[in-house]
Amino acid sequence: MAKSDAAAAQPDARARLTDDVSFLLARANALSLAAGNAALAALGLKVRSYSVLALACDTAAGPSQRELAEFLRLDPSQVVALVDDLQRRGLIERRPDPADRRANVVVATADGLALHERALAAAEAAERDLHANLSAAERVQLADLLRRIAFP
Amino acid sequence: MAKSDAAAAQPDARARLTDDVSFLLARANALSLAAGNAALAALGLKVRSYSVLALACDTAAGPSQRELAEFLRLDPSQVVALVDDLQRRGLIERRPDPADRRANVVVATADGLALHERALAAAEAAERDLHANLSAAERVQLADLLRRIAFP
DNA sequence: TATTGTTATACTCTATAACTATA
DNA sequence: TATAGTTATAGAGTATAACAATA
Repeated sequence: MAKSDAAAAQPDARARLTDDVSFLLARANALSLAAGNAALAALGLKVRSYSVLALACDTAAGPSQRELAEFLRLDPSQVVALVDDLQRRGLIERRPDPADRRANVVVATADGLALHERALAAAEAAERDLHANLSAAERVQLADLLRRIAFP
Repeated sequence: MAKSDAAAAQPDARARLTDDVSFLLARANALSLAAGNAALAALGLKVRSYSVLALACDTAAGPSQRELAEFLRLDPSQVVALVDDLQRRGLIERRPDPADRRANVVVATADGLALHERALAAAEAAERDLHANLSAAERVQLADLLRRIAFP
């Protein structure tokens, strides 16, 4: 079964992988996640908790934990821990949903809103750095294309 | 999840997040990873091990483990386990690099090349599904934009 | 019966440090 | 001294099932 010839005859897998959207997605996300977590660390946040906080800042009647789980593609049981942590720090509150007593609605406190402002600035700075090789128009276009994959 | 009237009236964090390339990257990658792992499961592979196998199929003189780690953004210690598994299954081999006796060169066996063919087809089918909302030209463009983030 | 939030648990993945053999 | 591979281990992230309260 020795067959170095066939191996040499193969097209270049490295070149193929760098054309593979899934691979590029994974690598770009790894860089983005690392940069985001680093930028948010000074505020005691990670990309995950920042996302929950951002969504809790959405409206006065914030999202339910179920909605958070769906939007962030997390298991509901993971959302519990994230919300616990942010609530313990006084950044968000669980409020019983008057329309459905099973559900909690997650809303930001004043402290949460204030921290979100700073976190947003930090996250945007990290993102600017990550997208240094893209023009503003290209960033918009990238967001458009990604959105069609992320929300099919 | 539908936006309420209240959400439309105020600055909308949900809308802001869906314009955020980092968030879209994370969500698109989560979908891509899940679809890829599901498509490769029947072959006993995951996206990770598939990537290592693909790179080992690259050339007769394959990549070193260090190169695999850098390219896939993994710690060298994680590559050990991936290479161990593929080697145990007879899909790749470690060969001492004649130019540097510290280094191993990872090359695919005949079985590895054969499995890679099937895995490539499965991965491409999953990707076609994931990119159903994109034209061929848009897929190429997305790959270009992602490459400039993934390989700065 | 089905769903929301919760707990518990097991599993995978990730990050770090230390060790060896080579350079 | 520095680097390639390896080992060990702790921590983070993920997936699953089960339960109480409510729909």
